[in-house]
Amino acid sequence: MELNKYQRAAVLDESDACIVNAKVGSGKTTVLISKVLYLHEVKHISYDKMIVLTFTNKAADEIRERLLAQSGNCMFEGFGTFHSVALYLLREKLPIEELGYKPEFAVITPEEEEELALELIKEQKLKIKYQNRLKKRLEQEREPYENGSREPRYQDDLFLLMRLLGQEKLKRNEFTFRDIIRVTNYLLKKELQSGTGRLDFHPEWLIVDEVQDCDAIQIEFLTLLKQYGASFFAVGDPNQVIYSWRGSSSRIFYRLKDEFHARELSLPLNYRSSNVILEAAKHFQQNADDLTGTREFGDLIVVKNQYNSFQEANDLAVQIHLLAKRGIPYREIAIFYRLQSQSEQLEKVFATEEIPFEVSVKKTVQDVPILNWFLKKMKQDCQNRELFAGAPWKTERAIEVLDVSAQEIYDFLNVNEHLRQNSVGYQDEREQILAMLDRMLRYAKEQHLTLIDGFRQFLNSSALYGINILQKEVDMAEDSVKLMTLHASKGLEFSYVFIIGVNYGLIPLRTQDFEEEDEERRLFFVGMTRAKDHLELSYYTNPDLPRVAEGASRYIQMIPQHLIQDESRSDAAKEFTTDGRVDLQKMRKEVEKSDTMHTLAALFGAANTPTVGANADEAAPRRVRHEKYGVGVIVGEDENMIEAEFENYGKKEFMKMFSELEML
DNA sequence: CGCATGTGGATTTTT
DNA sequence: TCCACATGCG
Repeated sequence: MELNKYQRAAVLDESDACIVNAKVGSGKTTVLISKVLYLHEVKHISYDKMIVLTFTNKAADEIRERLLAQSGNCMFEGFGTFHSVALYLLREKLPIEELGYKPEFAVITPEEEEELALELIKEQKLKIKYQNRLKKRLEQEREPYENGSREPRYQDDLFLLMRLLGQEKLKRNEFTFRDIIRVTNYLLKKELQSGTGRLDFHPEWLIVDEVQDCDAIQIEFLTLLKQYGASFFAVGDPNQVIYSWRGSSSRIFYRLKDEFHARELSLPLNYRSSNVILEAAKHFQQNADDLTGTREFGDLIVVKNQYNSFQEANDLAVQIHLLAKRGIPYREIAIFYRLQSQSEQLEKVFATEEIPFEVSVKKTVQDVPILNWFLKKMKQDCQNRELFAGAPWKTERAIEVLDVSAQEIYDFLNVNEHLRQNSVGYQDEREQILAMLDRMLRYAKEQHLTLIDGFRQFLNSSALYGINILQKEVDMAEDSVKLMTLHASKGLEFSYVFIIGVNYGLIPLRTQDFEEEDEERRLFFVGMTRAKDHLELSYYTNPDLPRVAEGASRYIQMIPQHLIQDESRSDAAKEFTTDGRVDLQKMRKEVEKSDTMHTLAALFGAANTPTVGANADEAAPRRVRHEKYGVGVIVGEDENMIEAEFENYGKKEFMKMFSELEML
């Protein structure tokens, strides 16, 4: 992609604080990366004077990968999620001993904190209401407690519990996710006020992704970092706030702009969706402003009425078979819904229909009981510095113990003693623990740490990351249909998007107040704008979920009629329907024996197929050489950027001003 | 303790 | 709307 004038303005902006209102699909990440490169290459800001903050690990990984592709290895002062950067400051920069913490602290998950709280309740005989929702109460009432509220929501000992919990965590040398940032803020503030300047910490640039998702303490963190002398550059979209139920707010974007006296720039050009989709989506924006399409008009949005979720799943199966026949890769098809439970019906039908699919459900190590137990045990054990004293291997330095195996550590720690060796699952459990130990060992080696420090750091960062050792993440490159909630769809794009269950009670969900209703609208906006070429919305006449009203949601009425192609049932399905059931066998046979394209044209009308890899430039290719990627061919160019394709690395973009390419 | 009555939450999920 | 839990009364 090449930088347009808005993107360029953001990259070249000179203000001390700048906040970029990046609309959906406007190249937000490209701008962020270009900004980092620009600061480094042109403004000669050293990477170790920059802090790059993201909200999720996924975003951090994507940015890291793209940066690496353009600039090789760069060492930032801080890079990653808010939590991992704060963790780094606690570990390397801040005097946590002054508060009574020890350097070998551990990070605990909300589940572990809840467990600790339950122990305290029992021990101290506290009266706590709604103990079945304790985790949620601890999360939701923490902020009022910290801000000095007198009384908890219900008349009980919750605030006393929080105080005791605080003492206990300090005693045990443990941090919750929230504590990581709160304690960091506290110490940063204290150092600033003391004015001693003894902290070895002088960030010059603070670069923030998805800034609209910050909660109150994350904003405080940013404010403090800025007070250490950093200039501020943030990108975000107030129309994509879909996590306000846990602390962010659609106003945060503008609040930050005010507080930092930041210059607001806008990236209005959407490169992703057809104009039909974009026009429709605009009606769900909070502040109808300058979101502008760059593509053709495109296919009308299909609105379809289904009897219930079973019929819908069958109809989708038919459509997907047809799309596959037409050569559309499965990976370009996605189905979004409001509730996790809605995937069940689809999974059943797709499995029998042999449609390759992946369901995006977040599973962590906590879903594997044995690993959950083992990691918790290791977290406790690793607080003891002498854990590996008397070990048979010669030295503790991991870099020198390449010959220490996971098995040796397993034996030394006597893990077998804790397992039921006669149980059916024993072999499996042993192997899982060995695999985990192996991974921890590798981590210690890579980080050049001693065994115990390596293990401890691995455990802390894995509390933040989750560990995806056993079940692979949903792989976007995998050629399968993706099923996910509207929330999970944020940041992704597909050629064909089906949003199902557009009934009142699901989309939008029944809400308490206007704020929540606004969020439902933003959520639908996020879902629609994932679609590049084709968007289909369906609703039930006879919904099988409780609290869901029959008939089209008013969100469907909010879309202008001229953008909609209304179909009571798809023609495709109708032709092969007998007694209300779709005969998929018959349909498949028909499609196979007939001239595919002809049949499909009849069924779908002359839909436009997305062009894949069509290269406009047929002239003799210009060749370039790059230090790392070797010889490649120029495939795109404007006054600032140049795009080249390399045999083993694919397409890469470069800023011309850095002249990394040698023309051949 | 059993029963009637009252209240509030359900869903999405990153670190 | 329905369900689980809290509270109050006999």
